[in-house]
Parts: sequence; C-alpha cells; structure tokens
Amino acid sequence: MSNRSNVTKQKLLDAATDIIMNHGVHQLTLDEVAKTAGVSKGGLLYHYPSKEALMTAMVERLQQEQNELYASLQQEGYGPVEAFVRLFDETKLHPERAAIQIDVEKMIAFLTLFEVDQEYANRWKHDLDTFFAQFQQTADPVETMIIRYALEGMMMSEHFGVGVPPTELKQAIIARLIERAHDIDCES
Amino acid sequence: MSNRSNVTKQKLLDAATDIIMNHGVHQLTLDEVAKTAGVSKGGLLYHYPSKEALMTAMVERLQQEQNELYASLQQEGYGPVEAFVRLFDETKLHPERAAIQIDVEKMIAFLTLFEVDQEYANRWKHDLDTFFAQFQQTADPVETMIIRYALEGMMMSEHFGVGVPPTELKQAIIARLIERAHDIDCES
DNA sequence: TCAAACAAACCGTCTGGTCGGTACAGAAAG
DNA sequence: CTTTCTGTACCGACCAGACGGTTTGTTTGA
Repeated sequence: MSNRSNVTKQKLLDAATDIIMNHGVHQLTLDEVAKTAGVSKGGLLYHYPSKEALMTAMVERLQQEQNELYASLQQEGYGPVEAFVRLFDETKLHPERAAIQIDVEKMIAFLTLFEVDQEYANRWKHDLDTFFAQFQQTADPVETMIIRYALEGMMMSEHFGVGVPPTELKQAIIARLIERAHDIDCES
Repeated sequence: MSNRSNVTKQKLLDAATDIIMNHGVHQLTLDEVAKTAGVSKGGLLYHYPSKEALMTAMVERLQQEQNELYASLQQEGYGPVEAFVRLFDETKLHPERAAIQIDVEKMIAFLTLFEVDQEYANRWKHDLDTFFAQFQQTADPVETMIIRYALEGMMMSEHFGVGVPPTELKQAIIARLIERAHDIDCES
C-alpha cells in the first residue's frame, strides 16, 4: 500500500469518526463521509469497497489505539483497573499527550454502530468480553464492575448530552473512581 | 378517542418498543412496526401521522410509566436516590408487579432514538436534566452520580450485549448500589 | 347511513453500491 | 528523449432497493 493511499484511507476514517461523534450514526452515509474527507464517493469505495468495510476499519483502528494506550498505562505502573479508569480520561489528565489523540468517548459513539450491523459487531463484542472478563477476577469484582459501568454511563450521558453535570463534579467523580480503582489494584 | 382506536395505538407502541429493544433503531421502520403490530402501514399512519409522532408517543408513554413507578416507590418510603436505583430493577426485585411492566432497559434503548431525531429529543433531555439536577443536591453528589452512571452503564452494556457479567454478580452490584443509595438518602 | 378505522397501491427521496471513464506516475520500448 | 503502456488513485453519473409519506378505496361498527 502506497503512502498516498494510506493518507486517503486515514482521512476517510477521520471523517467517518468525526461524523459519528458529532452528528450520530444516522448521518454516517457514504456521501457524507466522502464529502467530509474531501473525496468523491467513487474514491471512498475504491479504498473501502463497502460501508461495512469502512466501519470495520474504523472499529479496528479504534481498538488498536485503545490497546496501545492501555498497555502504555500499565507499563507506567498502573494496575489493570486504574489503567482502565485513566484510559477514559487520559487526554484530559495529560493534555501534553494530545498527540496520542485518543478519546474514549469515541468508543461510546462507536457502540451505536452495533445498531447498524451485527456481523462485525460480534467481533468487537468478543474482544470486549474477554477484556472485561479479567475485571471479574479482581479483589472486589462488584466494585470493579461498578467503576466500569460508571465510566461507561458517564461517557454515554456525555455522548447523548443528557443530565451532564458541571466540570468540577465530573472531575471529582473521576478522582474518586481512580482512588477506588487504585485500592482494588493494590488488594489484588 | 374510542376504545378500539386506543387499543390499536397501544399495539403500535408495543410493536415499536419491541422492535427498538430487540432489533435496534435501524430496524424501526414504519413497515416493520405495522407488520409487527398486525396493522397495515396506512392504519399506522392513520393513528400516528408521521414517524416522529410515533416516536414521540413512545417516549411520552415511557416517561409517564417511569414517573408513576418512581412516585410509587417514593410513597413506599424510599428516598429519591434509592428509589432511582430500584426503578432500574423493580421488575426483577418484585416479579409480582410484572403488571406494571416497566423495564428501564427500555430507556437505554430509547436513548438511541436521540440519534435519529433532534427535535423531540430535546424535550426529553430537558426532563432528564431537571430530574438529574436534584441528584447534585444530595449529601454526596459524587457518589450519587456514580450510582446513576453505574446503573446507566449497566443497562447500556446489557442493551448492546457487551461484557455482560453473570446474574449473581449483577444482583450483587445492584444490592451494593441500593445499600449506598440508602446511606445517601439517610444523610440528606 | 355515516364516520371512524383500516387496507393497499403508489410516489419521491435518500442511500448503498456499480460502472465507465480520467489523471498521472513510472516502466518499457523505440 | 520521446512514445507507449500499465496500474494505481480517483471522479461522477447512474441504478435498484428501501423508506417515509400520500392517496384512494374498502370495511366496520354505532
């Protein structure tokens, strides 16, 4: 794959991600993606022969980004649970790492993709299932799951814009979750 | 409005709710709703002149059901936070009340409707915003919000079917959330 | 008998996908 | 060096089906 081709592909994935985050799945049409990326629909379908191929590529890129960040957080000494919490707020806690440019809100937005296609959704589901399985092996599985659910619920409410609390409260919530995650990791 | 008309309307709302919960928003088409309800599309559009009208009616019915259940729970002596938690599990905690037939998983499924239409979504959002505003006035707003987010995240993961834990763990999670909600209500 | 409650064919738009063609960079041939 | 050829990247008109909604006609119950 040439460099030029790869650049265009990334542009298309960026455009699709942008649309799904800011305008929702229902706006994720091939025409819209092509237009946003500054490419013709023909050009889009040259690189991704179907809408599903485009969505699959989107999910795979996100997965890869997340796995890399999660691994790097664990290498910094954070336990599995705390690393997971920090995964959700990394770009806000460490703005200097904005280069990594991962926002887990993407994941929530991407979850809505599950509504559209079942085929590839199952693959992602399987990965998430195995990932969350380890959360049931910690010192306090109940608390661990509460932390996980709280983060997901928070991101969801953020994505849909319902009942969003002021920033200070959000930061306090994250802080407390990190605290508890740290305790759980220590006990485990 | 005659009785016959109302029966059909409820059948249509039931069908739409069923589809959105079991097959997702993208399958919520007028043809599908009509077919599921055993009515022709013409019949559907006789009662609900547009898809948005149908969705609005769906949301309004759900809101009403929830408000009634929430009020009844508070009348039984539960504080606002604990009542909210029990709202999420009422049908499972009290199967004998299955007549009420409210499952808050519906709400999560309905959230995906936000992706489709912004118009009526805002109305619902406003109601949710004012509802959740009181959660920031409790003795421990941080913990209260964690409880709320955890419940929403749990229902969401249930709806999308990602990383769903075994039943016992789920019950333990709910139990602990009820415990904490109770404490918060007592302190408030 | 009359209006409410449907049924069914039909229409316009949107959308995923196809297809023939173009621009261009480099290799091969002369 | 010029010409020809080839494959990659891309464009844009077009198509078929799906979907929301309209219209017209039919049944049903008071």
